[in-house]
Formats: sequence, C-alpha cells, structure tokens
Amino acid sequence: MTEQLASERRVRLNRQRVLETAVAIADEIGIEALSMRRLSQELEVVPMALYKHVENKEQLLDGMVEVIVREIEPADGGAGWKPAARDQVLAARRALQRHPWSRRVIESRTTKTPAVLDYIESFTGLFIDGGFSVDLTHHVMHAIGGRMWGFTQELFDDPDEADATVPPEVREAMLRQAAAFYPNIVAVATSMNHDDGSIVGHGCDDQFEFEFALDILLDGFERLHELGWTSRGSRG
Amino acid sequence: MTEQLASERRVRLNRQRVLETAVAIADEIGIEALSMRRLSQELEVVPMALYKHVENKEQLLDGMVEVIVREIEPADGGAGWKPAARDQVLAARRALQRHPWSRRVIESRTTKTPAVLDYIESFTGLFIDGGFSVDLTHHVMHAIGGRMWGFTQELFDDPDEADATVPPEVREAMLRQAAAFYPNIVAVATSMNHDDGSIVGHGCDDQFEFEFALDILLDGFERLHELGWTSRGSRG
DNA sequence: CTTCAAAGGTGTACAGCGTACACTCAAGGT
DNA sequence: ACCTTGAGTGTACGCTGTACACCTTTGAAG
Repeated sequence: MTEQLASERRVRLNRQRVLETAVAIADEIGIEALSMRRLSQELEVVPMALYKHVENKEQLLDGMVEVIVREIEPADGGAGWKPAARDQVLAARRALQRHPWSRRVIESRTTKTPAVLDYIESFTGLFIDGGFSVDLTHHVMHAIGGRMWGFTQELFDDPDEADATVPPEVREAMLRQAAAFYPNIVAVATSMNHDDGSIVGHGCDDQFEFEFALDILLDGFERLHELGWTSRGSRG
Repeated sequence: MTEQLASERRVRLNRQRVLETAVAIADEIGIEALSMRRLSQELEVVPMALYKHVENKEQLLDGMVEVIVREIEPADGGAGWKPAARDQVLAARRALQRHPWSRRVIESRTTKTPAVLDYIESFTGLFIDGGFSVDLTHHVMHAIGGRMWGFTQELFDDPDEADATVPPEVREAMLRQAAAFYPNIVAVATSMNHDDGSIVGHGCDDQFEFEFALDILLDGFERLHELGWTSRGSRG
C-alpha cells in the first residue's frame, strides 16, 4: 500500500520491450555480458519474469536479431538488380554496424525467424526479378553469403584494446620485430597511407574493403548472367 | 599403495595431450558441450589440473585452433599464384571440415596465435610472390576473408535435426505452404536436381558452391592484377 | 459489483560453469 | 639425503540458465 503512492502503477512488460532493452544493453556492455539476470534488473523485474515473454535465452537472441533486421531499409528495385543489390547490402551493413555484436549473433542462429526470412526473400527477389535464372540465383546467394548482411570476415581487426595505449614509437619497434617473422603480413597490414615514411599504417578503410569485394562479386555475377551461365555445364 | 599395483604409473598430462583431447571431445559431443570439467574427466584428472597446462578456457580454444591449423597441408607455390591460392584454400577447407565446430571457433578468436599467423603469412605470400602489389594484396586478403579458411557463411544450412525425420510427403506439403510466403527462397532452395518433378531439392553441393564463389573472386583478382589496378584511383 | 480464470510477476532452488587459492605429493638436481 | 620445482588435488565462490510452485493483478462474464 504505502509503497507505491508516488510512483504510477508499474508498467507491464511485453515482448517488444524485453527485446529492445536487450538490444540496448548488448550495445552498451557487450553481448557476452548480457545475461537474463542483467536484463531483468534493467527492466526492474525478477529474472523469471522474462520467461513469460520469451521462451529462453536462445529465443531472446533470435528476437534481438529480428529487431535489428527490421531496421534494414528496403532497397529500391527500380534501378536494376545491380544497384539494387548493392544498395540493399549496404543498407544491411548500416543497420548491423549500429550493433557490433549482431554479426556474431546472426551467424550463430540456426533457426531463421520471419524477419530474417523476409529479408532473404526480398534479397533473392532482386536477382530473380532482374532476370537471373533460378539456378544462377542459387549460386549467387551462396557466393554472397554473409556479405548479404553487410559484413566480411575481418582479418586485421582491432588488434587489441591495450595496443591503443602503446606509444607509437614502441608500436613501430614491435612492428619491425614482427616483420622479421611475418614480412608479408606486416607489409600488407601497413600498406595503407605510408607515404609519410612511417611503417605504421593508419588503419584501413573498412567500407572501402567491403565494397571492393562486393563489387568483384557483383561484376562476376553480371558476367555469368550475360553469358547465360548455367551450373549444368560446370560440374564433373 | 594398493590402489595402483596393476595400472602403470599414471601418464602425465601435457599441453599437447590436453589440446588434442579437447579437439576429439569437441568433434564427438560438440563444442558447446565441451567444458573444463568434461575435459578433465576424459583425461582422468581433476578440473584444476588443466590449468597447469592451459591458462584458461579462452586459451584452450586458441590451442585447439592451433592444432587444426597445423593440419592444413601447405600448397605448392610452383604452379603460379592462382592454382596455388586455390589449392591452399581447398586444403584449409579439408582440414576445417573435419571439425565442424572449427569455423565458429576460428571466427570467435580475436588474438591470432603463431600457427594462425604462419598460415596467413604464407597465404599472403602466394600473392606477393606471384607479383601482386602489396596494395592489391591487401585488398585481396580482405576480400577473401573467411574464405581463406575454406568456409562460406552457409545460408541454407542443415534445416534442423528434427526435419530429417519428417516424411517426404509432409516435407513437400510444408514446402508448398512456405512457397506462398517465400516464393523466391523456395524456388532457389529447391533449384537443384528437380528434373524429377518433385519440388523437394536433394540438397546442394557445398563444395561446388564454395568453388563457385572462390573462382569469381580469383578471376576478379586476376583481372585487376592484369590491369595494374591500384586503390589510389578508386577512392572518393 | 462480484466472481473467476488467465496472465503476469515472485521466490526458492538446483545443476552446471570457469577458476582463485591453498594444499599435497612426486620427480630431479645437488 | 635434502630441497626446489612443478604437477595434480580439494574446497569454495560467484556466476549462469531455468524448473516449479506460488501469489497478484487484470479483464471479462455473470
């Protein structure tokens, strides 16, 4: 009685609020630190209350993916399949990049939820509607794989939080050391913008790298499409 | 005293045996079911004994990756960069496919261990030694990304253990149902070998799909290389 | 307004996890 | 024979997901 005279009657939970809060927490503290208990605490509720809105943690993750996938702006198919597919992939990339953990979670999901299927469906449609054969579209979908979500497997990712605090001259010394063992890696990893004489690269342009690979694939698809390529002739 | 008269003096643990046993267990019961306790039990040792040979579970996973990566047969660089790169990727694929969990684990590792760096190094070297500019090699490495390990992001993966038990006619009915909502997905997913009139596909040839995408990329790299492509002209 | 089922929220409890810390014990070098 | 060093043990802690039984609020029907 006396407890809640000032505060309005407690807002009720619902699935959407659970999912959105989970996404927000994952954005803040990282997906690995998101636990049912942490989430319930943020919602000012006891842990078990969540299970009235979400079957278990796996389904919570599924739901979080749905929230993000629904954020992807649909591409305009009117301009032809190629720019449309390009735009669509880059739109997905924008949405997923707002949630750094999303790549890993999407990849770990085995069951595809409706929103995910909707996205794949409309993406597939871009090629079909663009006149691609079903056969070629099949292979295209395989080839584009995770790239359709707007991410690549990053190779030279954030080298470590700690490294950021290492002074540049030490960093350079470490690099020279490493170059003895891994000359190619070091050469390549530092290839960007080293006109200034430093061997330390300034990091590289993720967006450029992504579009580089994407365009090679799209050009390849286009070429095969123009040639009327079919998988029938290509197999043993 | 009386305990061990028959059995020979207990074999001592070492890092290699820990890692190899961990790999074997993961192969058998899945990576998510591999715990320090389960592993110690298999080695007939108390859980904490493992920590004398491995710093923690993260490093155990790193070590497991090392074991697998060392299994990759090196490619013969004598035949030119293109077949060499192709062979190398397919060799990696063979090694990683023996351990279904390895893809996920490799992708989740942030720190690169020596064996991993060795592999990346030698792979990078194929392009450098093949006359690629460091610049182009850089972009090539980004573009090939996870494919360099021999995997793609699978889209139409194993649809579920349970589905295997569903009788074909039910499966077909489900597909017709789904086709209403996801016509493109269903068309594409069932595009292989349906000359027999059934709309149920017979699954698709992963290896073929993989090589399809790989060759598009390699052809693209070749074209850019022949053109003397550089990233300088391509940026905003 | 009363009644009553359904749905939402609580509390307790359990098995499992990774691992810190203090210990015992066996092997090898002096 | 002694002593150092490292391997293996035992106990304990805080964390996880969630089963199950319980209470409380809600909204509709009588």
